[in-house]
Amino acid sequence: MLKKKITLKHIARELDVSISTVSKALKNSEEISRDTKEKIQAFAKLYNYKPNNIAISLKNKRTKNIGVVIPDIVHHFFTTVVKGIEKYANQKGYNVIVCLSDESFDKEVINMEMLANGSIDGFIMSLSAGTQENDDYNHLKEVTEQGIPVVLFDRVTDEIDCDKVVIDDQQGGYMATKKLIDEGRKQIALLTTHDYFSVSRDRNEGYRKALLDSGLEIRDDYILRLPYMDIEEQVISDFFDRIEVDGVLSVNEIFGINAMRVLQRKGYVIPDDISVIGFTDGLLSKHANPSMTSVAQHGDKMGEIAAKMLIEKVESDVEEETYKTEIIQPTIVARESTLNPNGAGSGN
Amino acid sequence: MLKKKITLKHIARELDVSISTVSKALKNSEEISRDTKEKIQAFAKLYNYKPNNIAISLKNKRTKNIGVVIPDIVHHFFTTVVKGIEKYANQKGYNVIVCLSDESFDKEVINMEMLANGSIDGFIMSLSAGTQENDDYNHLKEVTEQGIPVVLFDRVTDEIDCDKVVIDDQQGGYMATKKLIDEGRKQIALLTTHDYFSVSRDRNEGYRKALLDSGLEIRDDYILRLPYMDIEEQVISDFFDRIEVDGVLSVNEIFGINAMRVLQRKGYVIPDDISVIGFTDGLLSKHANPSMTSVAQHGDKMGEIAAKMLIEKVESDVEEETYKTEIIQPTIVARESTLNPNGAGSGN
DNA sequence: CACAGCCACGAAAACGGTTTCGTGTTGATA
DNA sequence: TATCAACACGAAACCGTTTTCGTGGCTGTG
Repeated sequence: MLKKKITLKHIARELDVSISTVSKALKNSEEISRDTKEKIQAFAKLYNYKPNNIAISLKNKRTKNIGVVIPDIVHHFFTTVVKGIEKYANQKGYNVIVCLSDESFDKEVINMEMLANGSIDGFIMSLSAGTQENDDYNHLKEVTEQGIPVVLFDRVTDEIDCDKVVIDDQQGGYMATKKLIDEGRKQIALLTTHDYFSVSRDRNEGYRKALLDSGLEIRDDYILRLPYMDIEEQVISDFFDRIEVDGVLSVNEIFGINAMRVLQRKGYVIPDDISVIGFTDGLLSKHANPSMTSVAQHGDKMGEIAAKMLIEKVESDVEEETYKTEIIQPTIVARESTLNPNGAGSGN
Repeated sequence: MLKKKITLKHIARELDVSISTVSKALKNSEEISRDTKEKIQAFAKLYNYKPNNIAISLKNKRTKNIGVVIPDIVHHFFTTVVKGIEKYANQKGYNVIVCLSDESFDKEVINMEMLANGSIDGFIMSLSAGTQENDDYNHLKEVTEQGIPVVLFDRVTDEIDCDKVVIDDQQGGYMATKKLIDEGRKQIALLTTHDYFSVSRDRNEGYRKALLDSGLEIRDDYILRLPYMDIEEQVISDFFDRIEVDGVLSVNEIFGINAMRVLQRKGYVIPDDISVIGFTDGLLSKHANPSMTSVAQHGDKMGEIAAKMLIEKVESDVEEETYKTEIIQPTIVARESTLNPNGAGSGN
């Protein structure tokens, strides 16, 4: 019943040749005679011989595995990135080992240590919230010092010299805010997280810049900082009771969706009375009612680029110490939660 | 600058002992004297020695890797399962290699072949749409015949003898339909996919049974079969123009959300005029407006159980040919899209 | 006939560990 | 003092490949 995997040794024994001959024959080496090659190849095919990846990895010091460490997988943006990575990596014959840090510094460190001991050829990762709070990147330093290539995406840090791929979050914040202003909105609220998320910081900055450029006042009471998880709708509701606004920019999808619900309950009609734009164009934006205009992150593209950068580093034996940062331009997907001055389509 | 990984050989050379002694000393073997052990352990710690996973894998014929093959990762249900797998596997010291079949038979086969050549100790997988259409499971047979354990989840088949974990989809369909009936709904539509999805088949069956049990008629024109991807709202709209219903059961989240939108446009008030229940309780159900009552799949639990079953098989050396199927009971998460006869909380 | 050269193949080292078994040294015992 | 067990360690095989190098036999040449 059990058809155990066959090895070179088995073939060699069976055909009464040496292991080296079998190995060479299967690689169609010129060294081996036609007859012998045909015999061996036929036998190998018959018994469905496939070389053992582990043995090859040990020999070549190449695993053809990419380690991906992300904070969460139940998260639309990260899954699109993983999908992009997978797509490119698979094409190139690489497998993807996914580890979750659960936004925890400790788990990020443990996962990286596990993978760094020979399991992978390089890392693609996005920093956990814990790591960004701690501001401790020694685990990354250790890995890069060992010569293991690392590509950081989205949540990055200047502390580590490596390839990076980010979207221009400031530009995204700017574009979104500008769009609201162009619609005639003058009192624009910002729903954001705490500042240790580099992405929020940049999006906030874009918001400020756009207001400034348009001669609008930046009011601190128009800015609401929410915890990343476990949002309480009441807090949002209170916020909109305190201020009177006609536009909302949210640095993520969830805050935006929640804001729309709260506003609708208060009797606002979206987008007639108030416009809402969110970040991270995902399922929620697309299927909300009304569907939400949002800033697309192009996670799949990000993943593909990250994988491309990593595999290039892995496969180039030259020890270049030169790192680049790819910046992806965000785009705005216009939907029903904003006015459509140009009367364009739904963007769905 | 480059601190290359140190090996047993390096330590042995440096401390002028044999490799075997180093290996034993680091495992705290009784064979080695206190002095030597301390010396070696101190040296190893100083230079941060970590054994090479690949070498250990080759020796032990155990990789401590689990291969997960799923149709899609940009999909809430699958991500919750992956998260559950990760959680349990990590605890047990296993890594998770994720491969995507993209709903394609060919990619599923290729991915499994890649991983089966020594990269993993076992598979956890959910069949791609392509595989279910083809009804071809030879790639799975080959793997199990090699003695590699496989756990199938959610989208399973009777053709393969292996451990399985599914939710009781029929029961889910039954419960949901029953709930609609209990609310007083009498004309209940079913939004489903084509029959080659085993899950849809079972959910449909539960729907029928519930109607039958309550003495309601099963009407074919109340059933709408939609393609899995690229739903056209117009088709749904036409459907609701043809029939007059007061309840909707959808075998997934997307169809349900789309139905709610369409119904709202037509002037229906949910849940006053019509109730809607969907499957696969995810982000969309939770954040819809109104939020959608749905049948929870408990993907995380499913993942944990699958991982547990697999790791048990992997770590038990006995060659038992006994397989079990774990059936998870679905639960209904009541939200705003249905009437709440008992006046319970929102279930959010 | 002696020798160069090529052909076709095998031996062995290497990758980095684990593990079995053998052995030289020591101290205790008869 | 001869014997023996215990101790502490090393040699070597092994996991499944790849690859370098060596070599025996044949052919062709002078």
